[in-house]
Amino acid sequence: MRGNCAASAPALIFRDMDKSEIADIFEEIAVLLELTGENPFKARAYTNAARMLDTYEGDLAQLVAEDRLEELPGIGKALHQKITELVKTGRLEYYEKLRASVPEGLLAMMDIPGLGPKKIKAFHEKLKITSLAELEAACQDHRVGKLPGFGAKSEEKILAGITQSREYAHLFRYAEAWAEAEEIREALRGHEAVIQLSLAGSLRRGREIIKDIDLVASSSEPAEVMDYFVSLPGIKQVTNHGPTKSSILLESGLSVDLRVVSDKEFPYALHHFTGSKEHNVAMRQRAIAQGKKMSEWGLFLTGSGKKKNAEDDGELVPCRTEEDLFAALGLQYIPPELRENLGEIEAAEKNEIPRLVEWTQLRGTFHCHTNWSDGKNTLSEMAGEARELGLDYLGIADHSKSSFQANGLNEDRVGEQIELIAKLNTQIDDFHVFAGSEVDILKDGRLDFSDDVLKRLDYVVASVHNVLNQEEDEMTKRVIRAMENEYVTMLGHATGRLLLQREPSKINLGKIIDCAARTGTWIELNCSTWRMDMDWRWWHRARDLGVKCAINPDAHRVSQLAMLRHGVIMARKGWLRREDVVNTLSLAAVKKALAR
DNA sequence: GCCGTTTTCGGCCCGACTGTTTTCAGTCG
Repeated sequence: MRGNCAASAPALIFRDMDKSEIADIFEEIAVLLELTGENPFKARAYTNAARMLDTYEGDLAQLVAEDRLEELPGIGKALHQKITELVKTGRLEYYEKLRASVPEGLLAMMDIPGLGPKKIKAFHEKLKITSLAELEAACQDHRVGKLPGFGAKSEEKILAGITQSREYAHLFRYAEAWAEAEEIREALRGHEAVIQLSLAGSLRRGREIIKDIDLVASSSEPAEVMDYFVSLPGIKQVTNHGPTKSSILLESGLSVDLRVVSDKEFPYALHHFTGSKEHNVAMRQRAIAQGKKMSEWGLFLTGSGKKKNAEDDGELVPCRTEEDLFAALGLQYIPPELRENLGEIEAAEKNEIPRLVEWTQLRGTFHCHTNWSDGKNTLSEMAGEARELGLDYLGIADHSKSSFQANGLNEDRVGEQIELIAKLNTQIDDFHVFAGSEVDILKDGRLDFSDDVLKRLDYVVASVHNVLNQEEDEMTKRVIRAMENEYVTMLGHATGRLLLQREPSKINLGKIIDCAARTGTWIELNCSTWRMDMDWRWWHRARDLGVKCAINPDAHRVSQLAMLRHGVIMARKGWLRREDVVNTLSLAAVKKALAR
């Protein structure tokens, strides 16, 4: 999660310091300690404390007040003192001094793949490098390659990494952007001059990766709304402040555009600023073909359809909503998630926009972790939270033994966990926990457990976690071999993540989908580890072949279960319908589907 | 810097991969 954050470090002075802010500071201290060559275990102590604070559900301020911080795991005398200072004063002298002692550019280097504290330290000490630009120059004139332990390939990789990091520096994941947008919407909704207000742009369309937040509002007093908007808290910079359009840059690095129009213009503006560009082009062409003209200001009857100037606009086709606008062009309503000009206009013309899956249709989830492997919560905590969310069932799929780093379960512990889940199920009658496992797909496509172990489980998620550098052909064969195992229920997220990585895809998804259709394997639509935009047309193919997909949060803590909502958006972008998504099955239907 | 004791200090996740070396250090998951 650090990712982009390292470059834009938090301000040194905080008010109302909360747990996650303290966790962020501890995370950064850990990196800084590594960069200064401190004992790595000291750095790890800060990382561990940060993770603990992130998941701690209690009242931190109260613990501080009662001097009971050391009851928390991973908090000793030193961290007790530091947390207390942060909570009481909103700042930490130790952190400020540490930060001042390390050039900011070194932190930014941590985001370059293949660079860690040791190498960065070497650049700094031996080449006096303090920024990405200096590092780039040093690679170009081969000073880096002359350092012991580095060579021509290192220089190439670093240069590629720098280019990439520049390209992606201002991209945010959907969930991050959405949370920021919610706060601003909340604030704007409270303003009396705002009549209608909506998200627009890529965020409204549910893209995985967001560049900025677009908002559209209607008002008869646009200037008032603008003044209010640019005075909201949390703004780093006002980059634009006009009477109907303003832009702000948030502390997080996200920029937000707000456009205010008259209430009459709202549906046209909303459609226009929702995009995508490709969808809009196709819509305008359609309007022209019908003798109309479409823009952000309205849909007009032009007669010839060739007039370009605003003064030449003909009569406005009145629309109160986006639904009216689509209808005026002879189209069924197209949900924002589908507006990519990937066939949605043709489908809407024939009234064939599928009925997409809704959050309220989800009955349960598979693939969640517990503290048996690398999850943060207990089995019963996870089950409790899933129940709170209104689900009927929860699938537990902790890691298998080969995932050492994740404390994967061996055969004995799997057996113990199956028994524990069976016991838990006897204690609750309106909710069910399925005993599964996220089993590693080994390098050659064999699975981490023998069939004797696999068949004792309710279901099996097969995932690739290591040896990610195989050629496309080899990786595809490896995954297909795993999917052909009769006990494998679904293909897990790590494979999905491969597809989302910045590097070119190393798996033939067409073959994987064909295999899923042939073997009846479900494919997991991952919603917690998005990296880059996915080509959703693959999911059209999956749907056409009758492949079932699973919306799984891959939750490692109770708070991540809500990620299921984002999974619904992903499913919508793939045009998946209720019947395509296994999570919409009732408990009885799941039991039937998993019966062997 | 924390923890668990063996109350004073050693251990703290571990294996694969990469690019460099020719046996290994650093990074990653």
